[in-house]
Amino acid sequence: MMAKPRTPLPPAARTVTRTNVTSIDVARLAEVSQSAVSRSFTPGASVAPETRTRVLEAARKLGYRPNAIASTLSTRRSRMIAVVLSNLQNQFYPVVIETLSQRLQKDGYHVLLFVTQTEDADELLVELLRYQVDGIVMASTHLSSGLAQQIAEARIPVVMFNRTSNKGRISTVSSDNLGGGRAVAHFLADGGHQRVAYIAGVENSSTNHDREEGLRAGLAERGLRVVARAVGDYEFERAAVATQELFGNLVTSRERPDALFVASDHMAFAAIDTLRGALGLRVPEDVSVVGFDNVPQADWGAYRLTTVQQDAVPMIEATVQMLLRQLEDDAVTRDHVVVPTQLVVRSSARMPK
Amino acid sequence: MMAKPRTPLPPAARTVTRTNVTSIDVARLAEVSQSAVSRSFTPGASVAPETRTRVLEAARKLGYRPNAIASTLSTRRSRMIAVVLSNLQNQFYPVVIETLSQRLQKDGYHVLLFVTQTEDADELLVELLRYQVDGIVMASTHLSSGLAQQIAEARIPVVMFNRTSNKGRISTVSSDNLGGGRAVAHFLADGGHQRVAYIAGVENSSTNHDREEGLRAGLAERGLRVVARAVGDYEFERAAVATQELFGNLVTSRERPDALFVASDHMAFAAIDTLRGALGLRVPEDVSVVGFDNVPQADWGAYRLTTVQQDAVPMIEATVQMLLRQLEDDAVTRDHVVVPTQLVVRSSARMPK
DNA sequence: TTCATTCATGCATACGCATGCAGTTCGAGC
DNA sequence: GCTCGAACTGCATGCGTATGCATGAATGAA
Repeated sequence: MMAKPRTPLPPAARTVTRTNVTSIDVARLAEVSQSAVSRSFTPGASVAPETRTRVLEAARKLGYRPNAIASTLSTRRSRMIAVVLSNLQNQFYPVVIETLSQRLQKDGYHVLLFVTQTEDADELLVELLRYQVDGIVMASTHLSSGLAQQIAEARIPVVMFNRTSNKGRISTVSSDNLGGGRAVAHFLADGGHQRVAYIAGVENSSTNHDREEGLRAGLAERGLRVVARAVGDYEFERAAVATQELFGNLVTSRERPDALFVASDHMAFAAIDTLRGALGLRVPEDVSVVGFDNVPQADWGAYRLTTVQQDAVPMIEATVQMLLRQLEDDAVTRDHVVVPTQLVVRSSARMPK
Repeated sequence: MMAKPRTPLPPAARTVTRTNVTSIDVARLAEVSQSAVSRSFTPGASVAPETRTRVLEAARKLGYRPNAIASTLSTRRSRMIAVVLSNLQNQFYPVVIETLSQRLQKDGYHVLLFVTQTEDADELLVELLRYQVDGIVMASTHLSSGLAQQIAEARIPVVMFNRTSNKGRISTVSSDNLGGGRAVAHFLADGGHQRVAYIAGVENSSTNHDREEGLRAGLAERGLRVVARAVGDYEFERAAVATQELFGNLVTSRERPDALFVASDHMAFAAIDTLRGALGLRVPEDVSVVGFDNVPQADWGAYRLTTVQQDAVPMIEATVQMLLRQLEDDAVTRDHVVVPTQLVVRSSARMPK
């Protein structure tokens, strides 16, 4: 069968009429081989300058653009990075997408985006892997250790962004949530607050865990503790409900918390609205509110939110560096970068004297 | 050369060690041909049920996932949709990304994301085209007619989302900006406002043009006109400056506008902050403010912004339908969908009696 | 002038999947 | 028992680019 030579069949007449100019067409026009065309588009390849010129000229005439898919198949590099995220309502993430996307574009990479509602992204990822992405950024999303294992075996670099679970097996980039929480604790204690309450994000998320731990530790250092706690799951509506839970029955009580640390700015806005609106309390005169993230809205006049800055730019730079290094070395490593946080004092919380 | 048979060279020993399971591996294990494997993963293909079962079992054992890139090369369908957008600061767009991405995922498509600062996306698009995307969504981004032509020739469906320039050659989905502007005009006129000012978005954008036209037309119908105008370019900071320009010298003057229509909510927040803060005016008692978009923040307690709802969900549904239809028919058509808008009355503007 | 190098080029093939075509099997219908 | 068609299956090839290898040309060294 194999040996039996037969006249090659003509290519199947496809109905698809997308007229794609290929490197062969360019080669024909430039009177060179297809290889020469390919090399002309590969930086550093061995081509005579005049050949390259001729090829580029022919390419221009024909409107030729190298087919990235074919190139991927051949090189096993797609120059696509998968970005998985949930929770775009939180304004921190649009900033992340924007910055990350532009940063990767600068290095010739493109973003294949996945948005998920659920925290568990396993199913999505399996789909993503089919696209031969060169790397993966998981932003506030969970990854089962089973799949993490699989990805590691496939030698695809992964970075968990703003999430440090699976810390053992996967690279992570996060901000200093612990330090941030502690700074808030000290700030509130120094401001003379006695009754600090906390609204948590998603319970099993590392960001929530660390922020809360930092708060507790910092308060303990000043002889204080968290007097009340409710869960907001990083969502606006739930944070409003949580605020009601914490303050609803205590508006006129001496037991009412005099400070509220909220695990994200996004939730803090809901808390402030609820305090001022339904509960009729003043911020910061009756209750001090401190958030976390420093999203653009924290600076808006109506809130002027005191918060912990989580600086997206260095976080993203670290993420990209991590990915690129691994891509260049063709080696998968594990790293953990923690970007410093900083308290940004505005006017939603009473200040220390 | 072609005819001269030589012992086939062994495949080049690549250093890349990504162990990719291929359909051939699966075929070997299942003791069928590679074709059978391919067909087992193609819905509707001709395979015996038991063959398919055996193949799927083998695939499961090996952890096989069809390579989407190879499949793309073969079928000329990538199942990727390019989404180009700028201006993620405006909270309308995160909502769009989230909804659009999930909607496309539902139909097995994936989003290749491009974020651009500039309005002109030509360069980016050329890059995108290399990835053989099946369709393109341009969200608030401009496309030169030259490139539009090229894309049309390549028979790639394009939808301009929330932008209606190039209307002749390209499909568009937008909301009824004209009607929205007019509704605002009537609402303000009915509320007894006499001096209406306007803060414009990007001057040459169709959204700005239509919203302003609607406003002017609506006011004219009530014997009014726009008494002052400044440009905010759809940006927060510039809108704050624009507000200063409009009101700065007139705070105590009778000439001061008593109503302000702002071309986007995002800018309206800046306007309200500036009015209340630096200018010491009350909203809505001194000045009524109306926005456009109805982003989530418009409902926040501190603003309670009266605005025009631009409903992302039907807009996206229309966009996706348009794309999918064209993909199925393998034909490029031109359509223009205008989704109705609706005034959402909150409390940033004085109400008609 | 001659030979060793370097540089440029083309040939052939691989990358992994989809699919037209031809061949095989099997059952229904007569 | 025979014919015919439907249902499967495998073979061979194409999709467009990248690249190892061999060859040829040009350059420099001795």
